[in-house]
Amino acid sequence: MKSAYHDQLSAAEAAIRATGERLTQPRIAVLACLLASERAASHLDVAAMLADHHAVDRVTVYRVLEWLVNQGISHRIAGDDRVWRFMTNPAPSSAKSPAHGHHAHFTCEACGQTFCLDKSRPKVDVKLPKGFRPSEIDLLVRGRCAHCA
Amino acid sequence: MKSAYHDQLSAAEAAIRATGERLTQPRIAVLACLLASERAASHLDVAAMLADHHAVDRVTVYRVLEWLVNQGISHRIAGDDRVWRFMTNPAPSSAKSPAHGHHAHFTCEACGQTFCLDKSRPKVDVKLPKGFRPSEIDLLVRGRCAHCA
DNA sequence: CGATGTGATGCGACTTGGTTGCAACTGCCA
DNA sequence: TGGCAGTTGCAACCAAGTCGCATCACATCG
Repeated sequence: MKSAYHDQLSAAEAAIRATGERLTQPRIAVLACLLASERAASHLDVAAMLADHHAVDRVTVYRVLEWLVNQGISHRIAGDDRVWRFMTNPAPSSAKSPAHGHHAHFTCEACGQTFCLDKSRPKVDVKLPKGFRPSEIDLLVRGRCAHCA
Repeated sequence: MKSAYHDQLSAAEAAIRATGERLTQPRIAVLACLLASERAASHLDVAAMLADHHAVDRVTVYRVLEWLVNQGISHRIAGDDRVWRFMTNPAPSSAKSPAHGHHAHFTCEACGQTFCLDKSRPKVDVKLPKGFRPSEIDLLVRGRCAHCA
């Protein structure tokens, strides 16, 4: 059975190569997992997916995930269960808002899954107190997903 | 030295009494801490503040904090350091928006403190995928606070 | 005002997501 | 192909948060 994971291997490799950093097996495998996942994946999700294909140490998964965030390839989301979830950034290609970047996510209270809402660019209008300077805005919508409604 | 904590003791007592639930020392003490705090307080912040006045067990702090959230007196915020922070709700008085309640917070990347932005009711406009039903919206702004700017 | 029962507290042990230190290994460049 | 910096894997560790249970204290009732 050909999985979404395998379909993403070459894309993952290309993205990592584009960073100019080292191209290693764990990095390719972890990134392919993220790319293959519809929703935000916890380190555990990644480790589980990887177990079937290319076993990677728990710690390495953490480190690679952090590395991907630092490279701007993916971002982390703080969920309600105090578990980090990770997701690849949609369009790392061209001049995106460097500061004021904002992500929007939806967490289902029933199944716990987290989805990305970045497609329909949400509008946010906040007024900050004097002297406060924003760099990033995160939006988290809680509720019920289509499947659990 | 008369602290903000002492000033809030009676307010805390009143709020707890209003719930109809049991009025206990730890509940009063923890809530007074929250009321006295400008910013969102972690369980550790609370425990530290309490150590000077009325020592309360670590576990009890957790439980009281959770109880306060369930009572609608305070709410919890997921920070970037995967530590819950707590803050009393501004106006528990009258008909609050039951669904679609939303909180807005500001986290300073330098000092790590979290402030509440609910005063200047932020406007949020998100479009959810078909079938998704929202119940709550959380807004988290990251950046630098006036003090660390 | 003192007895009583429910439910909160305190304490210890435990779980778990995540981190650190270090030795072994591997991708890259010469 | 050799060398080395950077990465991996392993084991031990840390801290936030939870669980079970015996004890205590708040409110009610006699």
